[in-house]
Amino acid sequence: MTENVKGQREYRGSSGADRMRERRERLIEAAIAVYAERGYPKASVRAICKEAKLTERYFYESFASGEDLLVAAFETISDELFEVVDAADSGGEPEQRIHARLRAYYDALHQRPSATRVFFIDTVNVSKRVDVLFEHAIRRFERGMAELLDMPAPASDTVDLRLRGVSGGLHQIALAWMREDFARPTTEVVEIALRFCLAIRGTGM
Amino acid sequence: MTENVKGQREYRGSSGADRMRERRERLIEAAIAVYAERGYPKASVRAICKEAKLTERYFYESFASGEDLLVAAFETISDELFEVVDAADSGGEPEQRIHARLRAYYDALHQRPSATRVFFIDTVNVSKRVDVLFEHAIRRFERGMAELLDMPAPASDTVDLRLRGVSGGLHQIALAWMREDFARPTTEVVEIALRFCLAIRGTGM
DNA sequence: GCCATGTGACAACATGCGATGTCAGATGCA
DNA sequence: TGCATCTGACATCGCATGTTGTCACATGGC
Repeated sequence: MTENVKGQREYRGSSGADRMRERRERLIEAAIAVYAERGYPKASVRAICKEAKLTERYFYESFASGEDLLVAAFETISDELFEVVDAADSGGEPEQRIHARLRAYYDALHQRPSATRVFFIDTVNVSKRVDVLFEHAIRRFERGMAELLDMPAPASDTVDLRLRGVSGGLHQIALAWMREDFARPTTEVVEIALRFCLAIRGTGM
Repeated sequence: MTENVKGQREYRGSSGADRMRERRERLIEAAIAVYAERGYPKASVRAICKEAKLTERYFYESFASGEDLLVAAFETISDELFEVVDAADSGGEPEQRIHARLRAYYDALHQRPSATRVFFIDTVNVSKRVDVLFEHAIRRFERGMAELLDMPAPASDTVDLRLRGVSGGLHQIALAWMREDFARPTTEVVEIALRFCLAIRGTGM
C-alpha cells in the first residue's frame, strides 16, 4: 500500500499509485500473451489493451509507446529467468553447478511457455533497444558459465566467440525444444545440454 | 533469350519473359537491400519498388504478396549458401572436410553482408513459411555435419538436440561476428568454429 | 505511319494503426 | 449531499500501407 499523492484518492480499496502499478502489470502480462499469440509487429496497442481489459488511455499512462511496453515485457521475463537460475546455483563442484543452472533454466522455460516464446522469438530483431538488452542478457549468462567451463572470463567490450558457441548451442537447444512444444521431458533436455557443456569443458577449447 | 509468347514482343532488346525475369531478380535484390536496411516489417512494397526502380504494377506481376517476395529472397540466399558450402567439400579426412565447409560458410557470409543480415535477422520469425524453410535449411546443414562429427544421422521427423547444439553454436558465432561487422579475420572465426566442432566430435557426445 | 503492346508516374480506395480527446457515469471524500 | 476524481467506451485525427486502377507516353512490328 502506497501513500496517496496530492490530488489522488483511494478507489475500490487501493491507492492511486497501487492502481496504476496494477494496471501496468496487467498490461505487461497482456502484452506477453498477445506477443506470443500473434507476434510483436501485429500486436497493436488496441489489442493489448483489450486483452488487459483496459483502455488506451491507461496504456499511455504507463508507457510512452508500444516499444516501451515491449522493453518492459522483455525485462520482466529476463529478470525472472536470471533470478531462478542464480538461485539454483548453490555451489559445489563445477559439474554440479552447471547441472543445477541448466536444470533451473530449462525448467523455467518449460513452466512459462508464453513468456519463453516472447523471450526467444517475439522480442528478437524487432527493436534495437531490446536487441541490446538481449545481448546483455547473453553476456551475463556467459559470464556465469565461463569459470564453470574452465574458460577465461570474457572481456567486457568484445564477444568471446568460443563462449558464444556454448551459449548459442544451449540457446538453440531450448528453441528447438520449445518449437516442438516441450515434447520431451525436461530431464532429457538438461542431460543433453549438460553433456554438451562438458564436452566443451573437457577439451579446454 | 526466350521465345516470344503470343501477344508479347521484343522491347529494348529482350523478350517479354526475359524482361519479366530481370524485373523479378531486381525486385529480389532490392528487397534484400531494403530488408537489411530497415527490416522486413518496415519494408513496404512501395519502398522495395523504389529501390528496384520499378513500379508497384511490376511487383504484383511477379509476386502475389509481400510475403511471396520474402520467401523468394530467402530461398535465393539459402540456395547460394548451400551451393558454396557443398562445392567446397571436396572429400578427404573428416577434419579437413569440416574445415573446408566452415571456411566456405563463413567466407560466403562475409562476402555478402546484406544477404547475411537478411538471412540471420530480417527473415527470422516474421513469416511462418520462411520459418519452415529456415528449419529445413538447418536440418540440411545438420545432415551434412552428422557423419563428420561421428554422430548418427538424425531422424527426419524429430530434431536431434545434440546436433542442434552444434549447429546452434556455429549459428550464434556467425551472428555475433556479423553484429561486430565482421571485425575479426575470417580465419580466426573459422579456427574457433573448427575447434568447437572437434571438441564435440572428440567426446562422441 | 499506324496501332497494339510495354512502361512509368501517380491517383484512388479501404484498412488499420498510434495517439489524443470527449463525455457520461461510477466512486470516494468533505 | 455535493463535488472533485476515476473509469470505461468510444470518437477523432493524421498517416502509412496493400492493392488496383488510370492515363499519357515510349517502343516495336507491320
